Amino acid sequence: MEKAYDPKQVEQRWYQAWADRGSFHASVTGPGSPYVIVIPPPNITGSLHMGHALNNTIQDILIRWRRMQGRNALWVPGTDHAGIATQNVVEKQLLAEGTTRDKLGRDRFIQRVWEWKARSGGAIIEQLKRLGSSCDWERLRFTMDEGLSKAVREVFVRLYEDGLIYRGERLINWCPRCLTALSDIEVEHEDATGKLYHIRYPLADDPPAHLTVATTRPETMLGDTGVAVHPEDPRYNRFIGKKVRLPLTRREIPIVGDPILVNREFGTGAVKITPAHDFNDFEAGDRHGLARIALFDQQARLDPGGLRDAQVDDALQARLASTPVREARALVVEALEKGGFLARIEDHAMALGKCYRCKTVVEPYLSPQWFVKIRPLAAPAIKAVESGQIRLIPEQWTNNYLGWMRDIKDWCISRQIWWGHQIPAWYCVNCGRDTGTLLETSKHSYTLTAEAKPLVARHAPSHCPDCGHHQLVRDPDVLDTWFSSALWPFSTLGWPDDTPELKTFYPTSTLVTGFDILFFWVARMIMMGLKFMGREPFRDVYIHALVRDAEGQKMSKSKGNVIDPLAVMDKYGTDALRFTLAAMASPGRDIKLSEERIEGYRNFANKLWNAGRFIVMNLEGPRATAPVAERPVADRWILSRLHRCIGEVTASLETYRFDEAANTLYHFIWHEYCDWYVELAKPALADKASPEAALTRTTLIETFETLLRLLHPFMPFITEEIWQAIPHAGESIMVARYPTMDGAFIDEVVERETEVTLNVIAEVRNMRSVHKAASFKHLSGMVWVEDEVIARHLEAKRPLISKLAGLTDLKIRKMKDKAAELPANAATGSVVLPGGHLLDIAIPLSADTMDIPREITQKEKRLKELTGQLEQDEKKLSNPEFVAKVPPDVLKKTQARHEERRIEHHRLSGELQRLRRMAAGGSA
RNA sequence: GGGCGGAUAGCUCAGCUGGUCAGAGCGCUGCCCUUACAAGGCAGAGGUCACAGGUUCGACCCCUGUUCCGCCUACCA
Repeated sequence: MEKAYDPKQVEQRWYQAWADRGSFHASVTGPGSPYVIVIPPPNITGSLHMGHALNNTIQDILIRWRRMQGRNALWVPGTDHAGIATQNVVEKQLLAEGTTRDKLGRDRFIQRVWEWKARSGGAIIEQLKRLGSSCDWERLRFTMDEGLSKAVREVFVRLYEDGLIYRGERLINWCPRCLTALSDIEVEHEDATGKLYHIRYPLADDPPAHLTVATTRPETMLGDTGVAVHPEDPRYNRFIGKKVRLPLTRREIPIVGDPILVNREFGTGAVKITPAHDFNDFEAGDRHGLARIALFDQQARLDPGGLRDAQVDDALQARLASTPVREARALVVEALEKGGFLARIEDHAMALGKCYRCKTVVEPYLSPQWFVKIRPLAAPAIKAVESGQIRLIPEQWTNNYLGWMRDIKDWCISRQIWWGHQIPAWYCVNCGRDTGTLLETSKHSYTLTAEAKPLVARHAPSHCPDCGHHQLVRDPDVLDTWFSSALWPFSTLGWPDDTPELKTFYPTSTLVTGFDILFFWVARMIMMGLKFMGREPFRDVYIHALVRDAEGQKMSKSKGNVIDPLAVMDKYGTDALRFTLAAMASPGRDIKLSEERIEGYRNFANKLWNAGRFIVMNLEGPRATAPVAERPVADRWILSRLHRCIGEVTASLETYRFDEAANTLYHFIWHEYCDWYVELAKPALADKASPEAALTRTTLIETFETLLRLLHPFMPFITEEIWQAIPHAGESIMVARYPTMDGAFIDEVVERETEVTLNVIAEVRNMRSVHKAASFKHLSGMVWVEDEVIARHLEAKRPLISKLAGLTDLKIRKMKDKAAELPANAATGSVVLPGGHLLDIAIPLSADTMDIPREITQKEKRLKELTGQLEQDEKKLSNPEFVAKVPPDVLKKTQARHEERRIEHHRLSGELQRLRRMAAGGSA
């Protein structure tokens, strides 16, 4: 083995070996109860970022752990077609080639996307493999696969037949750059400082008088079709039923009373109503039967037709036609000011909606779209979480989820793009012409009005059921990408066909995801799973944090603070990255990732590696086994500690506490196994052929092999590499059994005893350090003990203590002889043993070696600390209420602790007196 | 506006149902190339647990309020 661990030459080799052996594959007939995870499918346009790394590390830990436990563990991988994002990527390519998708046409464009996908869409899958993800690659799925597309059509048709999908003209969020509708949650709200414009609207029958309205979007006033005041507002309610003259237009619009829309305290207390450009106004317009005048075109420019409909003053019409909204605002404000309509402008904090894909400001836009009527689907999805059938972990998210679900709005699922699942709805050209719902804009190009009658079917209908005509056109829209991801837990297992996979693996066990897609994805999977499978899609939803940079900033390319997981894996190794992410995955808290932290865990990997080297170097020689009780104390100690560790790690994994599990492993391996056990074992191994060495060798190897298995889900590569180099049973650690805690190995007596040994060693080291005597080789030590049992124990450990504390000689004596035996010049220390017994230590030093002032300082500090603690104890113990009310075991503990402290305090005071006398120049 | 979360060592964070819980890692300081490991060993310094009240025999932990910082959500135009 090399002196330092080199991940590069290890990782790829083992991943390949696992794959070749078929270890990732789960069969429907496999043994063990199924444990199933479906991957949150990454976008095919995506490249592995830290969020993916965290997400997949956690899934892999769970899957490897369950697989090792003997479960039939399946991790279904796949990718998502990401409609808008992917289309954007390919359109950009076309632009570079000097063409556009419109020039190419729909079919050829889609062909191009598939070509792009074939070339570049698999990158992220390869990156997941580098992470060590043990997915069942034979079951790789893509949301646009034939099977999954079939599922999408089936769901669409059935929801339509159940009246849960409808088509209609609504105000929707429109991205003027992507030229498509977005669902409510695809809009990101960003705080912005805008302005509040106060505009005077003259009363139609009393022109000098006016009503002043306040708005943040003055340019939309051209489309106003009413003004609202509160019906109980004495300032204005007498105007209800009258009209105002809409400035800059030739129109008069009514004043209505509306207690819902109007907030009397805000602005002027009067609101303009623009039903075609604002969601609230849309509803208010409905309530009062107001017209809707759409002013903007798809690119959010002022539409000449709209301006005409709005009867805008001719001169202004000419100036505004086809100007983008942003510029139009200035022009409208200018015109208002000129006309004397502008009362004032004030600063105003507001939220601006932006497209989550391209950050363009979205516009409420009136257009015919498809919607899912969501409430009937949400109700069971709410119940499933309320009843605990589905658990969200950490559970804080439950409220979030329920709150959103209870207030859920219909889901706009149509997108005006080409890449995606085209809606399975057709329209009869003949009927459409007759009813005027289908307008031929050019050859083979139609516009469908909101009233067009769709024919929804699983396959293209051959003729119109109403008129029998054969010329049918398909709805050009595609479905929201999340519509297909919502089916992921069952579409990937073969639904709508009745497959063995569905029978065995559905419902899945755990979903691992970030909270940012709780609504986008998780909620919708629950609704669809319950609707179409009649069962929840998963039992547990583990929601992990966001990965941020060391300053807590969200990582983004534009900020340049991205830590690239691939670069990290190159530099520090995959295992180090995985372990870092696991160790930092504290529930409910974002991960602030820093490179130093990863480096620390790279060092941990190296530590493990070198422990492995030590074992390999000590393989030679006989091995003997014996019942635990007959093994050397150090062995019994590490076995006891190991089994506690196994219990803790397993409990942590069961509760999704990856951070706890990782930290427990780190601490145990480094600070118990390596720092202590390996050191304790060394003397025992010194004489290779001795019976003690034979026993120790066995324990050394067995415990190490066990902890490798325990660690494997977190650090799959290095554990496999080392495991293969030491004695083991089986082909691969990946399919070896996960360790289970065996209480028979837990031995509290041995743990306590060993602790005494370790404390004595630590105390001697401390004494050496105080006197800077570390480099003096030939030091002897003396120990005085009160308790006979402890004395015998220490006597047995004498060679070991001497060795680890670096003493050439160690005398163990009775406490009563201490005064007579204490050398004149000696560093001193004591250890308080359980039960209040005391153990004193001295290391004879030469007078010039001793750093008496330093020892005094150190002991004074400890004395002060003790004094404070003693006071606290005494306060408690002298309080009758405390003694009366406290549980007996706590009282006993407090008393015992107090006694120990009292003894130590007494001893320390004596020592200090002696030291002070020495410092003053006298001899002891 | 509503909701959620956070504030603990220089930094990043643990601290589970109140009773050695004041901890870990990194960083820092001192001493060490001790035959697995300098990506290391040994030892050490460092905190009024945001602030103010309250409950309790006892509070980092529970309650109330305050301040600051995140995030989600919302139609105050």
